[in-house]
Amino acid sequence: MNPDALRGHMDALLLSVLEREPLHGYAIIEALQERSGGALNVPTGTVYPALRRLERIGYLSSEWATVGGRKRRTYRLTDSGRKQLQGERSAWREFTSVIGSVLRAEASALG
Amino acid sequence: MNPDALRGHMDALLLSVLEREPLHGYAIIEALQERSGGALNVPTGTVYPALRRLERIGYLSSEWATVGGRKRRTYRLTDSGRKQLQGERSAWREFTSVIGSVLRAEASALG
DNA sequence: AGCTACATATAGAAAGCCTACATATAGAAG
DNA sequence: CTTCTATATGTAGGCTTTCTATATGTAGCT
Repeated sequence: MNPDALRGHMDALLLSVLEREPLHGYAIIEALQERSGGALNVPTGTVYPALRRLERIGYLSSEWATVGGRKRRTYRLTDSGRKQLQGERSAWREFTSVIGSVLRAEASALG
Repeated sequence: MNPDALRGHMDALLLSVLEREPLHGYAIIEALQERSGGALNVPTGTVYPALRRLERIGYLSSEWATVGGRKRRTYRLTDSGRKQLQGERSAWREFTSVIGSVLRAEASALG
Protein backbone atom coordinates (compact mmCIF):
# COMPACT_ATOMS: atom_id res chain seq x y z
CA MET A 1 0.00 0.00 0.00
CA ASN A 2 1.51 3.27 -1.14
CA PRO A 3 1.87 5.29 2.08
CA ASP A 4 1.05 8.57 0.37
CA ALA A 5 -2.38 7.27 -0.53
CA LEU A 6 -3.38 7.43 3.14
CA ARG A 7 -2.98 11.19 3.14
CA GLY A 8 -6.19 12.89 4.07
CA HIS A 9 -7.79 9.62 5.17
CA MET A 10 -5.89 9.03 8.39
CA ASP A 11 -8.42 11.01 10.40
CA ALA A 12 -11.28 8.88 9.13
CA LEU A 13 -9.42 5.70 10.04
CA LEU A 14 -8.60 6.84 13.55
CA LEU A 15 -12.06 8.18 14.31
CA SER A 16 -13.65 5.05 12.91
CA VAL A 17 -11.58 2.73 15.04
CA LEU A 18 -12.58 4.69 18.13
CA GLU A 19 -16.28 4.64 17.35
CA ARG A 20 -17.19 1.55 19.34
CA GLU A 21 -14.87 1.96 22.31
CA PRO A 22 -12.02 4.11 23.62
CA LEU A 23 -8.54 2.80 22.85
CA HIS A 24 -4.94 3.82 23.46
CA GLY A 25 -2.48 4.48 20.65
CA TYR A 26 -0.84 1.10 20.57
CA ALA A 27 -4.19 -0.68 20.55
CA ILE A 28 -5.35 1.59 17.75
CA ILE A 29 -2.43 0.51 15.61
CA GLU A 30 -3.25 -3.13 16.26
CA ALA A 31 -6.92 -2.57 15.53
CA LEU A 32 -6.06 -0.99 12.19
CA GLN A 33 -3.94 -3.99 11.31
CA GLU A 34 -6.64 -6.43 12.26
CA ARG A 35 -9.47 -4.72 10.49
CA SER A 36 -7.47 -4.26 7.32
CA GLY A 37 -6.38 -7.87 7.25
CA GLY A 38 -2.79 -6.86 7.89
CA ALA A 39 -2.63 -4.33 5.07
CA LEU A 40 -2.39 -1.26 7.29
CA ASN A 41 0.86 -1.00 9.23
CA VAL A 42 0.69 2.58 10.41
CA PRO A 43 3.89 3.61 12.19
CA THR A 44 3.84 5.14 15.67
CA GLY A 45 5.35 8.32 14.27
CA THR A 46 2.16 8.74 12.30
CA VAL A 47 -0.43 7.70 14.87
CA TYR A 48 0.69 9.51 18.00
CA PRO A 49 1.04 12.95 16.45
CA ALA A 50 -2.24 12.46 14.60
CA LEU A 51 -4.08 11.58 17.81
CA ARG A 52 -2.73 14.70 19.49
CA ARG A 53 -3.81 16.77 16.53
CA LEU A 54 -7.31 15.32 16.64
CA GLU A 55 -7.50 16.02 20.34
CA ARG A 56 -6.35 19.58 19.82
CA ILE A 57 -9.09 20.06 17.24
CA GLY A 58 -11.62 18.66 19.69
CA TYR A 59 -12.59 15.39 18.01
CA LEU A 60 -10.95 13.31 20.73
CA SER A 61 -10.37 13.53 24.46
CA SER A 62 -7.77 11.55 26.39
CA GLU A 63 -6.90 10.40 29.85
CA TRP A 64 -3.97 8.53 31.37
CA ALA A 65 -4.25 5.10 32.92
CA THR A 66 -1.80 2.56 34.28
CA VAL A 67 -2.39 -1.05 33.30
CA GLY A 68 0.03 -3.80 34.25
CA GLY A 69 2.68 -1.29 35.20
CA ARG A 70 2.51 0.44 31.82
CA LYS A 71 1.14 3.87 31.19
CA ARG A 72 -1.51 4.33 28.56
CA ARG A 73 -3.15 7.38 27.17
CA THR A 74 -6.65 6.36 26.24
CA TYR A 75 -8.51 8.33 23.57
CA ARG A 76 -12.25 8.55 23.18
CA LEU A 77 -14.52 10.21 20.60
CA THR A 78 -16.14 13.47 21.61
CA ASP A 79 -19.59 14.47 20.35
CA SER A 80 -17.81 16.71 17.87
CA GLY A 81 -15.66 13.78 16.79
CA ARG A 82 -18.70 11.60 16.28
CA LYS A 83 -20.21 14.19 13.98
CA GLN A 84 -16.93 14.51 12.18
CA LEU A 85 -16.86 10.78 11.60
CA GLN A 86 -20.20 11.01 9.83
CA GLY A 87 -18.72 13.70 7.61
CA GLU A 88 -15.61 11.62 6.95
CA ARG A 89 -17.74 8.68 5.91
CA SER A 90 -19.79 10.66 3.41
CA ALA A 91 -16.63 12.38 2.15
CA TRP A 92 -15.10 8.96 1.61
CA ARG A 93 -18.09 7.78 -0.39
CA GLU A 94 -17.97 10.85 -2.59
CA PHE A 95 -14.22 10.58 -2.99
CA THR A 96 -14.28 6.96 -4.15
CA SER A 97 -17.19 7.72 -6.42
CA VAL A 98 -15.43 10.62 -8.11
CA ILE A 99 -12.03 9.01 -8.54
CA GLY A 100 -13.61 5.72 -9.50
CA SER A 101 -15.67 7.34 -12.22
CA VAL A 102 -12.52 8.75 -13.81
CA LEU A 103 -10.50 5.55 -13.48
CA ARG A 104 -13.24 3.33 -14.82
CA ALA A 105 -14.19 5.58 -17.71
CA GLU A 106 -11.62 4.17 -20.14
CA ALA A 107 -11.65 0.66 -18.81
CA SER A 108 -15.33 0.26 -19.60
CA ALA A 109 -14.99 1.97 -22.96
CA LEU A 110 -12.27 -0.47 -23.94
CA GLY A 111 -13.98 -3.54 -22.63
CA MET B 1 -13.76 17.61 -2.30
CA ASN B 2 -10.92 17.92 0.17
CA PRO B 3 -7.88 18.65 -1.99
CA ASP B 4 -5.55 16.68 0.27
CA ALA B 5 -7.47 13.51 -0.42
CA LEU B 6 -6.14 13.52 -3.98
CA ARG B 7 -2.63 12.94 -2.78
CA GLY B 8 -1.16 9.82 -4.26
CA HIS B 9 -4.01 9.47 -6.75
CA MET B 10 -3.17 12.28 -9.13
CA ASP B 11 -0.96 10.03 -11.24
CA ALA B 12 -3.74 7.52 -11.69
CA LEU B 13 -6.13 10.26 -12.78
CA LEU B 14 -3.74 11.73 -15.31
CA LEU B 15 -2.68 8.41 -16.78
CA SER B 16 -6.28 7.27 -16.98
CA VAL B 17 -7.41 10.34 -18.85
CA LEU B 18 -4.64 9.81 -21.39
CA GLU B 19 -5.44 6.16 -21.98
CA ARG B 20 -7.73 6.61 -24.96
CA GLU B 21 -5.98 9.48 -26.70
CA PRO B 22 -3.16 12.00 -26.29
CA LEU B 23 -4.20 15.33 -24.80
CA HIS B 24 -2.59 18.61 -23.83
CA GLY B 25 -2.64 19.96 -20.28
CA TYR B 26 -5.60 22.27 -20.61
CA ALA B 27 -7.68 19.55 -22.25
CA ILE B 28 -6.71 17.14 -19.48
CA ILE B 29 -8.08 19.53 -16.88
CA GLU B 30 -11.33 19.80 -18.81
CA ALA B 31 -11.53 16.04 -19.23
CA LEU B 32 -11.13 15.53 -15.49
CA GLN B 33 -13.96 17.98 -14.86
CA GLU B 34 -16.24 16.30 -17.35
CA ARG B 35 -15.64 12.75 -16.22
CA SER B 36 -16.06 13.64 -12.57
CA GLY B 37 -19.29 15.50 -13.17
CA GLY B 38 -17.67 18.79 -12.24
CA ALA B 39 -16.28 17.54 -8.92
CA LEU B 40 -12.63 17.67 -9.94
CA ASN B 41 -11.28 21.16 -10.48
CA VAL B 42 -7.57 20.50 -10.57
CA PRO B 43 -5.60 23.75 -10.79
CA THR B 44 -3.00 24.31 -13.49
CA GLY B 45 -0.31 24.59 -10.83
CA THR B 46 -0.99 20.97 -10.00
CA VAL B 47 -1.40 19.51 -13.47
CA TYR B 48 1.52 21.00 -15.36
CA PRO B 49 4.23 20.08 -12.85
CA ALA B 50 2.68 16.63 -12.45
CA LEU B 51 2.75 16.03 -16.20
CA ARG B 52 6.40 17.00 -16.35
CA ARG B 53 7.16 14.68 -13.47
CA LEU B 54 5.38 11.79 -15.19
CA GLU B 55 7.30 12.49 -18.37
CA ARG B 56 10.58 12.57 -16.48
CA ILE B 57 9.76 9.19 -14.95
CA GLY B 58 8.98 7.83 -18.40
CA TYR B 59 5.24 7.26 -18.19
CA LEU B 60 4.47 10.03 -20.67
CA SER B 61 6.07 11.56 -23.75
CA SER B 62 5.26 14.98 -25.14
CA GLU B 63 5.52 17.01 -28.28
CA TRP B 64 4.69 20.59 -29.17
CA ALA B 65 2.03 21.59 -31.64
CA THR B 66 0.49 24.85 -32.75
CA VAL B 67 -3.27 24.90 -33.15
CA GLY B 68 -5.16 28.09 -33.98
CA GLY B 69 -2.14 30.21 -33.19
CA ARG B 70 -1.77 28.66 -29.73
CA LYS B 71 1.02 26.40 -28.64
CA ARG B 72 0.15 23.11 -27.05
CA ARG B 73 2.28 20.45 -25.47
CA THR B 74 0.53 17.19 -26.13
CA TYR B 75 1.17 14.25 -23.81
CA ARG B 76 0.75 10.60 -24.68
CA LEU B 77 1.10 7.39 -22.67
CA THR B 78 4.28 5.39 -23.19
CA ASP B 79 4.30 1.60 -22.93
CA SER B 80 5.71 2.02 -19.47
CA GLY B 81 2.89 4.42 -18.61
CA ARG B 82 0.31 1.97 -19.82
CA LYS B 83 1.72 -0.69 -17.55
CA GLN B 84 1.81 1.78 -14.71
CA LEU B 85 -1.85 2.57 -15.27
CA GLN B 86 -2.68 -1.09 -14.76
CA GLY B 87 -0.79 -0.97 -11.50
CA GLU B 88 -2.53 2.24 -10.45
CA ARG B 89 -5.91 0.66 -11.08
CA SER B 90 -5.21 -2.42 -9.00
CA ALA B 91 -3.64 -0.24 -6.29
CA TRP B 92 -6.82 1.84 -6.28
CA ARG B 93 -9.00 -1.22 -5.87
CA GLU B 94 -6.89 -2.46 -2.99
CA PHE B 95 -6.80 0.97 -1.41
CA THR B 96 -10.58 1.43 -1.43
CA SER B 97 -11.05 -2.12 -0.20
CA VAL B 98 -8.70 -1.66 2.74
CA ILE B 99 -9.91 1.76 3.85
CA GLY B 100 -13.50 0.78 3.22
CA SER B 101 -13.21 -2.28 5.40
CA VAL B 102 -12.02 -0.16 8.31
CA LEU B 103 -14.61 2.58 7.81
CA ARG B 104 -17.51 0.18 7.44
CA ALA B 105 -16.55 -2.08 10.32
CA GLU B 106 -18.32 -0.05 13.01
CA ALA B 107 -21.16 1.16 10.85
CA SER B 108 -22.34 -2.37 10.18
CA ALA B 109 -21.79 -3.44 13.78
CA LEU B 110 -23.97 -0.59 14.97
CA GLY B 111 -26.60 -0.98 12.27
C1' DA C 1 -9.55 48.90 -25.03
C1' DG C 2 -11.05 45.52 -22.19
C1' DC C 3 -12.80 41.10 -21.15
C1' DT C 4 -13.03 36.14 -21.53
C1' DA C 5 -11.34 31.75 -23.08
C1' DC C 6 -7.37 29.26 -24.25
C1' DA C 7 -2.69 27.63 -22.94
C1' DT C 8 1.70 26.87 -20.32
C1' DA C 9 4.70 27.59 -16.57
C1' DT C 10 7.29 28.63 -12.01
C1' DA C 11 8.10 29.93 -7.02
C1' DG C 12 7.01 29.33 -2.61
C1' DA C 13 3.74 27.88 0.96
C1' DA C 14 1.24 24.35 3.37
C1' DA C 15 0.24 19.90 5.06
C1' DG C 16 0.80 15.53 6.65
C1' DC C 17 2.89 11.16 6.61
C1' DC C 18 7.28 8.66 7.32
C1' DT C 19 12.03 7.46 9.06
C1' DA C 20 14.80 7.35 12.75
C1' DC C 21 15.61 7.86 17.22
C1' DA C 22 14.80 8.20 22.37
C1' DT C 23 12.71 6.42 26.48
C1' DA C 24 10.71 3.03 29.65
C1' DT C 25 8.28 -1.28 31.81
C1' DA C 26 7.17 -6.34 31.83
C1' DG C 27 8.10 -10.92 30.97
C1' DA C 28 10.34 -14.84 28.87
C1' DA C 29 14.57 -17.16 27.54
C1' DG C 30 19.23 -18.34 28.26
C1' DC D 1 21.58 -11.52 35.39
C1' DT D 2 21.42 -10.35 30.92
C1' DT D 3 19.29 -10.15 26.70
C1' DC D 4 15.59 -10.11 23.74
C1' DT D 5 10.82 -9.28 22.58
C1' DA D 6 6.44 -7.15 23.27
C1' DT D 7 4.16 -3.28 25.07
C1' DA D 8 3.74 1.78 25.16
C1' DT D 9 4.49 6.84 24.10
C1' DG D 10 6.73 10.48 22.04
C1' DT D 11 9.72 14.08 19.10
C1' DA D 12 12.68 15.98 15.29
C1' DG D 13 13.53 16.41 10.83
C1' DG D 14 12.86 15.06 6.09
C1' DC D 15 10.25 14.30 1.99
C1' DT D 16 6.77 14.50 -1.40
C1' DT D 17 3.04 16.39 -3.39
C1' DT D 18 -0.56 19.47 -3.84
C1' DC D 19 -2.13 24.23 -3.81
C1' DT D 20 -1.94 29.41 -4.12
C1' DA D 21 -0.43 33.11 -6.43
C1' DT D 22 1.64 35.02 -10.13
C1' DA D 23 3.51 35.66 -14.87
C1' DT D 24 3.19 35.41 -19.80
C1' DG D 25 0.98 35.39 -24.26
C1' DT D 26 -2.63 34.55 -28.25
C1' DA D 27 -7.41 34.72 -30.11
C1' DG D 28 -11.84 36.52 -30.48
C1' DC D 29 -15.70 39.22 -29.11
C1' DT D 30 -17.75 43.68 -27.76
